[in-house]
Amino acid sequence: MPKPAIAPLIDIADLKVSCSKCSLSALCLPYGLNREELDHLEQTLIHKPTLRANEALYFAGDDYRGLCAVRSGSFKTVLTTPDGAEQITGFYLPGELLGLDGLGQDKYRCSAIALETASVCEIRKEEFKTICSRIPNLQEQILRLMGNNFSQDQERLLSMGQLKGEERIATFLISMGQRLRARGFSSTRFNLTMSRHDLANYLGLAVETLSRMLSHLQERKLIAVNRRSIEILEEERIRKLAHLECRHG
Amino acid sequence: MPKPAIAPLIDIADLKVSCSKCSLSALCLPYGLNREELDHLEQTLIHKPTLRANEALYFAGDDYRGLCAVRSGSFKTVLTTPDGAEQITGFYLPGELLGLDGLGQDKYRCSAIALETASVCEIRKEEFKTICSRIPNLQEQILRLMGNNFSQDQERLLSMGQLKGEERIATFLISMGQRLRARGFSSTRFNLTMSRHDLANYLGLAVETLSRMLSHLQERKLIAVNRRSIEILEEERIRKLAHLECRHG
DNA sequence: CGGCTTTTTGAACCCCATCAATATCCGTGG
DNA sequence: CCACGGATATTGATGGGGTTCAAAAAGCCG
Repeated sequence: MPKPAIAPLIDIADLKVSCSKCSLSALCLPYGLNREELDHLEQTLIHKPTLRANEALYFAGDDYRGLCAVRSGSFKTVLTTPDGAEQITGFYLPGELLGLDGLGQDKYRCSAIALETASVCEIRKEEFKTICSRIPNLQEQILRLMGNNFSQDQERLLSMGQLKGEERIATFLISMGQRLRARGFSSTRFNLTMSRHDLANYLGLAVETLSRMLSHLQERKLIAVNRRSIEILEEERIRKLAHLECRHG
Repeated sequence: MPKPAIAPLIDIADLKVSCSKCSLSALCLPYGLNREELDHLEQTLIHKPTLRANEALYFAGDDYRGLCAVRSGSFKTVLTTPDGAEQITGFYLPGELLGLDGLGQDKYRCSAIALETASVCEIRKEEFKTICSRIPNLQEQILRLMGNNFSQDQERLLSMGQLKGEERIATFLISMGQRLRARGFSSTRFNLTMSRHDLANYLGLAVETLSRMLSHLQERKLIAVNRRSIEILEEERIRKLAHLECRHG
C-alpha cells in the first residue's frame, strides 16, 4: 500500500483535552476557573476513548481510579445485590460527575454503563489531591458537583418513599427536562436515551406499570410519547403531579 | 448568696475541642492524621453547643455554613416537598458527616434534627478550603466520608426500588448493627433512637406496616423487639432476608 | 420477509396503605 | 403514689395501586 497522502483519520490534536473550547464549561469542572487554572486542569484531565452503547466505563468492584466528567452521551450507574438483583442508581448527562461511589472504599460500588456513544474526561485519583491544592476554585466546583449529586439522590429517596408511580414519572420528566435545558436543549421535547426497562428499574416500577402509566398520561393529553421520544404538553399539570406546585390545585 | 467555692458547673477546658482524646478518631475526621495535622484540625473545628431531642442543627433553606461531624447522639435529616410531605433521608451516628446537602446550592436542602441529646463539631465553610490545602490527609478523609455517605444513599435506593417491606427492615437492622459495631457497640442488641414514625418514613412504609412486620419477625423468633430495644436473634436469616447472603437459601 | 428485542395491553392476585380502634408508655400534676 | 391525658405503638379489617403472568403488537436488523 502506498503511503497515504491524506491526514490520519484521527487527529491527535482533537484528542487533546480542551476545556476552554468545551461547551460544557458552564456546568462542568471548568466553571469559575481563570485562564491559568484552566490550563492546569487541561493538563491533568485524561480524555478517555469513546465508549459505545452498553460498554462499561467501570465495573462494580473495580479499584477506584478517579472521577469522570461526562463529555458527551449519557450513562447509567447500576448497583447489584449479591443475589443478582439490579438497581439503576442514576442517569448521567454531559457535565455531570461519575465515580463518586468509589471514594468511600477505594472501589467502585456500581457499574457505569454507556447508554449510547459517549465519552468522558477523567481526573485520576493520584492527580486529584495535587490539582485541588493548586486550583482551589476547582475544589469548590467539584464539591458543588458532588453536592448536587448528593441532593439528587436524596430527592430520589423522597420520590421513592412518598410518591405513587405516576407521580414519580412526572418527577422524572420534569427533572430530565430541567437538566436538558441547562445544556441548551428543550425542556419539553426530548428523546430518552434509556430503555423502558432501565427507566422502570430506575423509578422502582415494573416495566408494564411504567408503560401503562405513560399511555395513561398520553390519553389525558398531558404528554405525547412515542417509543423514546417525549413531549411534555401540559407542563403545569405534570409539575403538579410531581408535587412541585402546591397552588391552583 | 455567698460566692461559691466550688468549680463552675461547666469547665471551659471541656468545651475546647480535642480530637486527640475523642473516641471517634478512627471513624471521624482525624482518621489518618498525624500529631501536627491534628493540632491544626482542632484549632479549626468549632464544638457547637449541645442539642436536645427534636432541636435542629440546621433547617432546609438555611444558608450553608459548613459540615458537621456528629460527636455524640444521633440525628435525622428530613427533606420536605412544597406541599408538606416529608421524607427522612438519613440517620446519622457519631463520626458521620452532616451537611453535604448544602454543598450543591450553598443552602441546606434538608433539615437536620437531633433524635436525642447530641453534639457536633463543625468545620465552617470559610475554613474548609484552607484547612484542606494545609492538611491533605484531611481532604482524603473527608472524601472518604462523603463517598460512604453517597454509597449509603445508593444502597437505600436499591432497597427502596427492589425490596419488599420486610426485606427493607432486615436491611436496616443489619446496617444499623454494622454501624454500631464500628463504634464499639453490639451489632445485635441495641436501642433505636428514632420513633416508629421516623423509621417507617425512612423505610418508605406506613407506621402500621412497620409495626406489623416487626411483630411478625418477632413471632418467627428472628428478632426480639420491645418498643425501641432491638435484639437480632437469627442474624443469618435476617441477612438472608436482606438479600445479603445468597447461599444456604 | 423472518427472527429478535422492545413495548404495549389484558387479567388475576398480592402487598401494603388506609381507616378505625385498642393498648402501652410517659410525663405531669394532683 | 396514683390518676390522668397525650403521644406512641400495636392490632384488625378493607380496598387499591402495582406486580406478576401471559400474550399480542410494534419496531429493529439482517
